[in-house]
Amino acid sequence: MRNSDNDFIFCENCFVKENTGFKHLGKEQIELLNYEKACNLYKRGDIVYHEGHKGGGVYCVNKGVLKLYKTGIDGKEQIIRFAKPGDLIGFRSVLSDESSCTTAKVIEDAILCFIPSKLFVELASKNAEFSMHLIRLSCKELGESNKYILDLAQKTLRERVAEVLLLLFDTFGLDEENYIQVSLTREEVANIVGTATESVIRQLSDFKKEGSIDLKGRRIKVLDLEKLKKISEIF
Amino acid sequence: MRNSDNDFIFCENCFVKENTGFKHLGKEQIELLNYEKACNLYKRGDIVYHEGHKGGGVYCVNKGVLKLYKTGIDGKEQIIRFAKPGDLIGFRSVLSDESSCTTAKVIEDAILCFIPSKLFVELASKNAEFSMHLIRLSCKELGESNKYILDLAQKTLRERVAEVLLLLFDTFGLDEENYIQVSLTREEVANIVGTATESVIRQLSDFKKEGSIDLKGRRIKVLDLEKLKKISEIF
DNA sequence: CGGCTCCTTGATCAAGGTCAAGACATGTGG
DNA sequence: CCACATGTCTTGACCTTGATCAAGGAGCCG
Repeated sequence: MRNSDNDFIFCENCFVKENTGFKHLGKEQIELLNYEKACNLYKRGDIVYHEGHKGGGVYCVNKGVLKLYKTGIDGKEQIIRFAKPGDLIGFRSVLSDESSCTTAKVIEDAILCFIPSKLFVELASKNAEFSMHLIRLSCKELGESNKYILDLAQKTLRERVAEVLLLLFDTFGLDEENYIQVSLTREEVANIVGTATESVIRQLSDFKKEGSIDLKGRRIKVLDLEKLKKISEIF
Repeated sequence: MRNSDNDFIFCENCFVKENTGFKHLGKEQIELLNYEKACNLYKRGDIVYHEGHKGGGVYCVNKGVLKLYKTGIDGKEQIIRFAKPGDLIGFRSVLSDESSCTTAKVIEDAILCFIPSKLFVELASKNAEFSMHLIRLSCKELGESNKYILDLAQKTLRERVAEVLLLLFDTFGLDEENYIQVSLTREEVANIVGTATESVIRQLSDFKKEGSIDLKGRRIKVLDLEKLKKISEIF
């Protein structure tokens, strides 16, 4: 897992910088960040941090995909969100000084840069633009989480599955064959929707019968985006 | 509704200041706030702001209780959280520069101080302690919303009702007769739990039969806190 | 060729949503 | 003070959604 030297990334030239709040840092702060951070390679299945632990820092995703989930009854996961290049993970617990509310697990091999809490908080409190960026980030996530509370409380399974397909489409985009560019097990899809694996399978095959999507193993092709939108956007 | 002059509150002496991030403001900033803010009296049933609108500002609750909810299918409300004296509402949309994700409605007559967006953002970006307080606040709320996603996805009705009773207990405390100090309709309780009114009623009367709570109109008395905790804390 | 893991389908069942009706409390105007 | 209307609460009956259990199929790897 540890592979720092090979995968070292220079913040100065890092291509994800523009998407992250780090673009607001000054030259000196970038140098400090570059010096103190640690870049590592993670393989599919690796756990970056565990729910309930104090993280000690924040990770910037340079490459790969992760799922952030909470663990519930009988160890059943509830996926809260995904992280991909340019995303920051672990900042919630660092900034609120609580223990982590999710577990972060690698879905596609990833390179993550670790930034110690102390440095991160220091950067935030000394750079107003950076801290405002972080505020916007957490407020945005809060809005999304609140939306999902409504969905879970009021939408049917069918509506939520359609919505999750749109979420995956928006988050990961399409490959050259128009399949959604992410490989999730049916169980993982169920853990986003908040339902049983079998129920997701049934709903997906319904959508396939109806001509809204096509299925090829784990790959999902969206055939009728508008129809899915209509199904999911009931209010 | 407008009653500014009667209810004017001086930020300098405001008793809720210690609970809010405003304690981090300097003398000059407090004066500015005092000068620009507008205090108003709101009656039960008044809507302070609507979901989907750009707020134009933030409200500081000096007195009273509000519910913040999203509107779903057939106008059914999903209550996201409550606000009471010392709480700030509307900051999420102001800070993320999005439209409001909830509607704020007064449950108990309230006095609210309105702070225009421009001033609020300025205070946040010029005062590191204040902005760090806001970051902590939104990150904390994010943690709570994420927890509720898991609950809605995995817990049974019974478990969620018990949990909501504990939430109400924690938020509003007890009156001299040990009843939870808030008056909610059964429908409102259902809109926190995320279920039908009838289901909440049935579950409450089950809890009463089991000796966990007592009911007197809308008032709820907690008889066996530990039992409720055990029911709700299944993981 | 086993032995995995994951996917799929069918059958069954219970949790909880929906509908309907009546009880109760409160407020209003005559 | 009564008659009536309105809103909330409660209970019963019914039915749908989706969870659970069980079994077999498909794909992959050593």
